[in-house]
Amino acid sequence: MHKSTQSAATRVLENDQPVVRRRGASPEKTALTRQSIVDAALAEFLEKGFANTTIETVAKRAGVAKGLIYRYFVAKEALFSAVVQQEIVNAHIDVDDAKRAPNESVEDFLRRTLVVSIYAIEKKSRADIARMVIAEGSRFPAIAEIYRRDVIDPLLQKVKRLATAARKSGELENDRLVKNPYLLLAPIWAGIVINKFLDRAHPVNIGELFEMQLDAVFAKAP
Amino acid sequence: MHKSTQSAATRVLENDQPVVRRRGASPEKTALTRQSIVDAALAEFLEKGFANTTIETVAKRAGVAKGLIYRYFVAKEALFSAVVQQEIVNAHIDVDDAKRAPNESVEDFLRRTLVVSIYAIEKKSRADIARMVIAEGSRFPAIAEIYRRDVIDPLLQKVKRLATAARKSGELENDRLVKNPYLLLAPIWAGIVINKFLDRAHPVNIGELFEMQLDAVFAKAP
Amino acid sequence: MHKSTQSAATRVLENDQPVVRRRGASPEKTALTRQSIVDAALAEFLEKGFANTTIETVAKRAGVAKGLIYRYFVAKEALFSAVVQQEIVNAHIDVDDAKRAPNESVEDFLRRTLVVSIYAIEKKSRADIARMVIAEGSRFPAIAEIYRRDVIDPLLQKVKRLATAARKSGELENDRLVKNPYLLLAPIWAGIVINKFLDRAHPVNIGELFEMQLDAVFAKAP
Amino acid sequence: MHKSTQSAATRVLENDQPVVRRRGASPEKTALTRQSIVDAALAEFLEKGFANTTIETVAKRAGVAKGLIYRYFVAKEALFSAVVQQEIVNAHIDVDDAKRAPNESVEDFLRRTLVVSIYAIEKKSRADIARMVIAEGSRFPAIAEIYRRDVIDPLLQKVKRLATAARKSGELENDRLVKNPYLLLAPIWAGIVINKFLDRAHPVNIGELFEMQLDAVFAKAP
DNA sequence: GATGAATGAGAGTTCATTCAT
DNA sequence: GATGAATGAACTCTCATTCAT
Repeated sequence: MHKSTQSAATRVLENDQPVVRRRGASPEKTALTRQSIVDAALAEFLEKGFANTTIETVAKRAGVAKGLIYRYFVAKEALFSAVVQQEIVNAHIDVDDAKRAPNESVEDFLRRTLVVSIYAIEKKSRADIARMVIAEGSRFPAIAEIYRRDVIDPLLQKVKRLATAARKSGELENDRLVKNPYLLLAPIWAGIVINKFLDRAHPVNIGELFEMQLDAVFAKAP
Repeated sequence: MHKSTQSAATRVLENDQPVVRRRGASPEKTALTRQSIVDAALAEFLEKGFANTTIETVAKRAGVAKGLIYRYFVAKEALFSAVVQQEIVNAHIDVDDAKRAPNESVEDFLRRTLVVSIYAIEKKSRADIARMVIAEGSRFPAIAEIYRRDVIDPLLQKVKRLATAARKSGELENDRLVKNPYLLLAPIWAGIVINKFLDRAHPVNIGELFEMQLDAVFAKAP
Repeated sequence: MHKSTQSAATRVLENDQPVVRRRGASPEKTALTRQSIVDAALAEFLEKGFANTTIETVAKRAGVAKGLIYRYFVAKEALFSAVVQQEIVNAHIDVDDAKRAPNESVEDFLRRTLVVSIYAIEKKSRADIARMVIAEGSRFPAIAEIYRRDVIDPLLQKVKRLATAARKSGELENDRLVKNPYLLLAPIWAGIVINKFLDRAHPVNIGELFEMQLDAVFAKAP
Repeated sequence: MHKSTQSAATRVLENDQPVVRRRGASPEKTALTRQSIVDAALAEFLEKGFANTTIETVAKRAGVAKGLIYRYFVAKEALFSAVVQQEIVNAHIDVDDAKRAPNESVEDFLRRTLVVSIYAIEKKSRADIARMVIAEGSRFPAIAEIYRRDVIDPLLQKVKRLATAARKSGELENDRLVKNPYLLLAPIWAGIVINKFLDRAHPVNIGELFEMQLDAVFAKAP
């Protein structure tokens, strides 16, 4: 029942200057207000899901009048989409083959980049966004689509490219990962689901699980 | 105006005996009515999710009056819980070590049982129930808990036992699976999430993915 | 500011039996409730027009909960349409040539029927309905259309037929009325407009005006 | 996103001088701005009626900020009244007995003046203003009153004066028109109502109808 | 004067739940 | 047990009006 911890009316800017919102125009203020709304909405949507979030609560949390939200977003759906789309950028998991060092093995490269990313995945946003997309995706196909396009597909492509390289260099002894890059990534989605929906009390360590997967997939002959 | 194709008043039981509901009490009729409601509710919840399902629609689909639902379930939440709990039993995936043949390897046993189960996982209910639990789980912790207790935990235990046996017999060269049975099961959850929420247009073949996982986890030295 | 003079909860039936509405089904009660709503809505719409009438006020006036109105009418528009359509039947002005006595002149027939009708036109509903159709017609084309089809057109046709007969019998000395039956009816619309919209303080006597029109149109050579 | 085709900032006056609105006060600019608002409001009110017109749309159409409208008009109602009152002057229908030629009959004079006016009545504003007054008059008694005072009454008086003259000269054979000048004018209101509200698809030719009325009222003995 | 972001009081509509029959 | 009319709280969305800039 704890409500609005920090209202937009006294938001703190990056320079730590508290800013009191007043009437009257000003581009910065507009941006600020919009951000207050999106922040508040993100928090509410994460806490309660789409259907159980009310515009009134979002407004209160943002320190803003109910009607104002409709100046920025035509409808609750639009607000939701905007929130998720804005956050999706934070969900990127980066493993660009181009950044691999000349003599570095694919496995080493993945350990150096992806594993690190994944250990950090539950530090706030990334997993939460995934959770939100998963929970509301079937009622917001557009959002699921964006998530797929901006997060999943790029990751799949990169894994595929790395797998191809590893196969060529002999690092991989079979084509499994080239054919189905999800093989490597499955523990990520599985982990998110387990931890966020199914067994919050006994969470899986996603990073650890992923390393095991890496071990198994890149299993060297002894 | 009547939408329901099959009203509770003339439901057909499994033994193909059409049953006409009559006035007056009777234990069988009560059970029958209850079942109509649960069936209808399950269908609605699967189609539209909890928030977007109305009691009125459920009643109509069950061929029953709105008020009657409240004789069986105190509230919409209770109906939802009851529905999911009842269905969770169908979500069982069975791989009991006891059924393994004397000389059968664990890997062979898993291929014979689990893989088959998993190929069938998307044939109706199982994956759908998982989807429902995932989608509404954070708002119905009790349900998530039941799912964990009745579906996930038993499966984890069985995999653990099998892994232990495989380790002992030398079939497995390391302790990974013993320590973290999710390693084997990750593709199942990942697959459900991908197929049901994130990329319905390009579904993963969960069975295939799972077989690859089995290959990787039980990788034999060449 | 005078509100709800007679609530539906204590409506008086034709047999003067006050009826208290209670929960629970019953066809008569349903019809009664529906009528309460329509009556209340008619009154409100007449008093304030469509846009300024609120569902809440209608409900209060009908002695009914706001939400109940939506069981009977999908939307405010539907309520309005239903109200007007129901009332339009009362707007009929009957002058059927078939009822003219064998030797009766058209003019005498009109004096005997139409003039009487018109003197009564402002006794409650007829003129009020016309006023409502006029005031809201441009935003509810469907209603204007119904009014035209059910009230105006039939009247025009009947006048035309009578005019034709009068022309044939020599009662009319020219084709004006045959060609344009509105010539006879103009004072009706004009009168309604004047009295209801433009000059409520000094109303025209529509019946008298109409008689003069009859005199002028059927002017006998002296 | 800008809808307005011609913003107030560059309005073209009647003398075809484009005028650029600048910062700072100036009587002409004020008048100009006011006019932009009134023009825009008139158009909007005509298109959508009072209730469905928003200040925001008017502002946009006038090329002016929403708040500025409140510098000129205290409230939406005031704007509406001002608009209609200003336009009412255009609704005048002129037939001044003083302009009648010495030997000209009243009927001829009316044909020469009023009939011409009336044929022009549907060319834009006049009928539209009447329509607006009719549609909103019951909610804006002040406006209806002004319309009566400035448009209807003068016209009635002039007709009465002409009728009296015609009676005196023997041109009229009875007192009908003297007693009730609406007799002559009825087709105008009737026509407007028919054409604007009731049967837009099959409009009456108001001028023609009026001429017939003139024929009937001034019917000469053959 | 001019701007348009911000306000906030409703309005229409939905729906879980109740209860007289 | 069974019915579905009735309730009323809650929700989304609109818009006249205000006011800091």
